Amino acid sequence: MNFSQQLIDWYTVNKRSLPWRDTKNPYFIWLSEVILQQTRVQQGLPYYKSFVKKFPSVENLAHAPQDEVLKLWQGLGYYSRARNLQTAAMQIVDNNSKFPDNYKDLLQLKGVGEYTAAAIASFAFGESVAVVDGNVYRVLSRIYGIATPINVPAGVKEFKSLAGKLLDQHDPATYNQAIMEFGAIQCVPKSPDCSVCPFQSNCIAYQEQRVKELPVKLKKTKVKNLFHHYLVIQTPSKKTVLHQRDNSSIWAGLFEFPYIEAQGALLPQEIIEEKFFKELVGESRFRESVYNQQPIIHKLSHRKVHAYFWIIELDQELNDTLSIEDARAKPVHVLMERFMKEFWQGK
DNA sequence: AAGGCGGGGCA
DNA sequence: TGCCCAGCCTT
Repeated sequence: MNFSQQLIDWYTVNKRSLPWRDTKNPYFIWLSEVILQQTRVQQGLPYYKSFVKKFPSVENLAHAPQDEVLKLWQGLGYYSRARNLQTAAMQIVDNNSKFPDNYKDLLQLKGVGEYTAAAIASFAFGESVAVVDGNVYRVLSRIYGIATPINVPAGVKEFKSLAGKLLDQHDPATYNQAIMEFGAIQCVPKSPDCSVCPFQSNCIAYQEQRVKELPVKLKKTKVKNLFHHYLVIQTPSKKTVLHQRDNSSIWAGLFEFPYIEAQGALLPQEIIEEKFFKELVGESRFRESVYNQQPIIHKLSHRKVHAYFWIIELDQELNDTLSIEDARAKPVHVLMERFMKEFWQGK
């Protein structure tokens, strides 16, 4: 028995009963697909029901006030989906209320991309076009042991091609439902229970114990911006203060000036009102000035640190200070070294 | 090609 | 608490 038939057999036994599976009405199917973009069935189900109830036809949706649509969408997230949904409803109504009945025409609807067009075309009109969503990437990459990243053009092409070949030409609707349902409830992203999987013996990932590694997704290392406002303490005897970083994050165990972490640039007023600043300076009177109006940008693989240096001249000594010479002897990170070298040159 | 868009589930 | 999820539109 081939893969597609096996999948359909599994689906027949294991499928959930969902309202949009009991209809061929393209409007309802479209509604469900848009609601389920980036959304779990469990979360989307009540929204589907309320939309069907409030807007039983595409005309109802097209003619509703936008606020009403958004209100119904409230809490579901990705709100442009709701606006696009209504825009598309208007597109359809403008076209004599003729619902697009094929993949190509469906793609013209606002908010309908390749996945959604394939889903509607196959479910409502029986068109032979394979859906490729996150479930499909996951299932195919594991069963076929494909390690091509799913989020690069070559990977997209490869998976689409395979999905097209596997599509059951006689019943594309059921096949498409089946592979996505399989991904949603059996071949789940994390810790799938392979002990009850019907594809154990022909799943390459399972056989080679690579289930955890697949699908491969290129991490676009999202760089996080950090804003560090370093407090460069200067006592009358030219002592300063360093703190040692803890061992759990970047620059573990290295020394640096104490700093305030913020969401961006800060005004002097904001600095001196910080609890951390007050605790550090204690009863001293001080004069503060910013050393660099433009932050020093320090890039790490996953962090972009915007470093501001505030020179705090105190009129009395503090505890736990150290001389510049001792400070220069401490292990510091590159950013700190750059600053210290420039700030204390010749001292 | 890359960034932005939101919630919930889960380790 | 922070990471992960993976469709579509915009730039």
